[in-house]
Amino acid sequence: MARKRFNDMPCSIAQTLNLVGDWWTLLIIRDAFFGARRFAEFESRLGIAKNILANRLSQLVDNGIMQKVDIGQTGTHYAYELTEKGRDLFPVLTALRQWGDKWVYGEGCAPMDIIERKSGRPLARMLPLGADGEPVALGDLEIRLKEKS
Amino acid sequence: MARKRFNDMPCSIAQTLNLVGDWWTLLIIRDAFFGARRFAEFESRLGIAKNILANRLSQLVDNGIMQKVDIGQTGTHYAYELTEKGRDLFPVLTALRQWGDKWVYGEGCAPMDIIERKSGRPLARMLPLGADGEPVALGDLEIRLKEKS
DNA sequence: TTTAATGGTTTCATTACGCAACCAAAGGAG
DNA sequence: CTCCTTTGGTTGCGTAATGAAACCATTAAA
Repeated sequence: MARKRFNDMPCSIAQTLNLVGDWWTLLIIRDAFFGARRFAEFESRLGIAKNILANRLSQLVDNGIMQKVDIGQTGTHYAYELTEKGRDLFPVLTALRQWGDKWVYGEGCAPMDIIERKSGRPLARMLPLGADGEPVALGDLEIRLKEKS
Repeated sequence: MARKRFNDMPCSIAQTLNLVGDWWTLLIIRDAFFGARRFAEFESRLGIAKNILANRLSQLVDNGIMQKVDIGQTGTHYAYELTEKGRDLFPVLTALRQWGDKWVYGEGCAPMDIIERKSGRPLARMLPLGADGEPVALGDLEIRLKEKS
């Protein structure tokens, strides 16, 4: 049987994972944020097989998360770059990174820091904030399902 | 060949995906946030195969993200619940959900809202903030790798 | 004219996923 | 005590996804 996809689940988390939840996909997007543009660049940075990379990139292009730009004169050189939709995944990557910083490496032991040039300091820990700008407690949340019209 | 895991990559994103990046894993955690506790509960909510669910749950327990609590008298009823390490994934799920709200369903069309009871309003959009509490521009970020000692 | 670089595709082996069937321990019904 | 149900799995088996290596087509450089 085919791997079950999450298309039919009425949930934004499932839908997002359906688009970027495949093995390798978020790491490709990460490297795009870190400056990778060319097929060979993703390949060598990630150590991913070429067929898998080609498949993931074309999926990402199909889904509007990256675009394939012809940067040669005649179609031998391409750049893959994030669209606005793709750049908008930065909070997702930041949340994943901050969790790993804390729970895999431990505070202060992370292998890389992301520094805001303006202040010279790392990004603040990303937390879900309420209307008053304060972090919310899990117990103070209520899930409200929309009725389908 | 076996699926390549991301163990050896010195990157918090890769390490986090190594723990929760498997197909189904983040949806199991999502349902734990939404109140699921029992094996059969996860099974019916997700429509996941029992062997896969058993495998993912034991992985999550092994990694300290969930814990298996005996709630029967003699070991026939168990509850799976998030540890602090697991609850700390809430920002990751929130970021995924907010991206899907915007880019899959479109603003205002998401199938569910998460409301802060205190204010009666949805959570604020989660964005990486700089030291001054303002959202940072991607161009103002600098990646600083730590040298290994 | 040959060689190298880019960006793939193809082939094949191995693993992971999905379904259904089976199972073991405990509790309740009769 | 015996049968049946519930819970929480495990086992087999077929199919899809992944990974490594080989191959390929186009363009450009030597």
